[in-house]
Amino acid sequence: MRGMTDRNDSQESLLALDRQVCFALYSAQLAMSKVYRKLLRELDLTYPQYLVMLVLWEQDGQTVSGIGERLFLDSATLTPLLKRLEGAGLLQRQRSRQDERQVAVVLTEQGHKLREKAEAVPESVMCATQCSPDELERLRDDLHNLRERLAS
Amino acid sequence: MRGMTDRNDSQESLLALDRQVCFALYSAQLAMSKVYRKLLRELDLTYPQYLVMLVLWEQDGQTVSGIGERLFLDSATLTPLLKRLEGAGLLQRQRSRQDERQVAVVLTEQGHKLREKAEAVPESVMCATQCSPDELERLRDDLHNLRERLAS
DNA sequence: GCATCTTATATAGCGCGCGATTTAATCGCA
DNA sequence: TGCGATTAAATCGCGCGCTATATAAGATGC
Repeated sequence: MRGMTDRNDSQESLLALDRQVCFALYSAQLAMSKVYRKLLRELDLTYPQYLVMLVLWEQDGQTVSGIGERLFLDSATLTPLLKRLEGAGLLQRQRSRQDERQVAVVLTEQGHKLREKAEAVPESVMCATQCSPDELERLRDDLHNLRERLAS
Repeated sequence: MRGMTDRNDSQESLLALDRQVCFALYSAQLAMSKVYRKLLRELDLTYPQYLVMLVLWEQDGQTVSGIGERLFLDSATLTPLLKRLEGAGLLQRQRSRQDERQVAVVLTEQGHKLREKAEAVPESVMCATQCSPDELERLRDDLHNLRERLAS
């Protein structure tokens, strides 16, 4: 009966924490956001705010739902976040003329300028992962794949 | 100059959203938690609550910080969560006799019983991922690895 | 024995993420 | 033209996850 404690029994179970992909994903994401929190403090951005800025640096003037489709977030999450970024002077929210339902999100001078500071972030993160670029690309593609399958 | 739009230029940049491992991780985690939300509605658990239950099903009677070490969460997150689980009748929080600073978290009858319902969850999730067990194990190990490196 | 340090938990406040609902603008179609 | 259906944002409420701080119990040193 050696080793037959509750703990060891449970390692065999499908419910064992360390066997769950979900927990591996969850805890890796927590760890990643901790790394970003530290790096982004210098830019006065939160991690989701940084993602929104990435979207806008790619293409300025997108609508709220356009940003949402890119990040898989809805207006309930984005509206308050965008208001905070507007409050910080990084962007402006303006109702579209053609379709008054839509709100275009446009970077300010300051918002564009922040990009320069942000350029340093990806390298710091890659360094923090202690992974090779190849490993990271593979993991990234696996995760994109997983996301797509989970969403279907 | 064909194809030289803002958007295409930015795909080359290190800041391109779709090149970020962080975003792949973030969006996969969002998608995963959506899958769990749906499945866990039947158990009246949130995703983090489910993780806490996994920890307690593995070993009952752990302290708050013991659970926290396992899940990489601290008391600021766990205390309110545990109070909600206590309110739902799944566990009890009791101060330790030996060390009055510690709080032991003990499953109730109902908390133990919920495990039976939970047994069905992992298979549903594996199905939702549309991945082979091998693929999932590899991804899980890669993520554990990443988490460890990020935390160091 | 007592002050000081450390540790375990709890609390307060903020920013997500999201389900549910609301408001307002546009579309479809008779 | 007008009216119901659809769409885009916004709002509300809740549960995390975290920083900072508080409280209280144990450990340590003199």
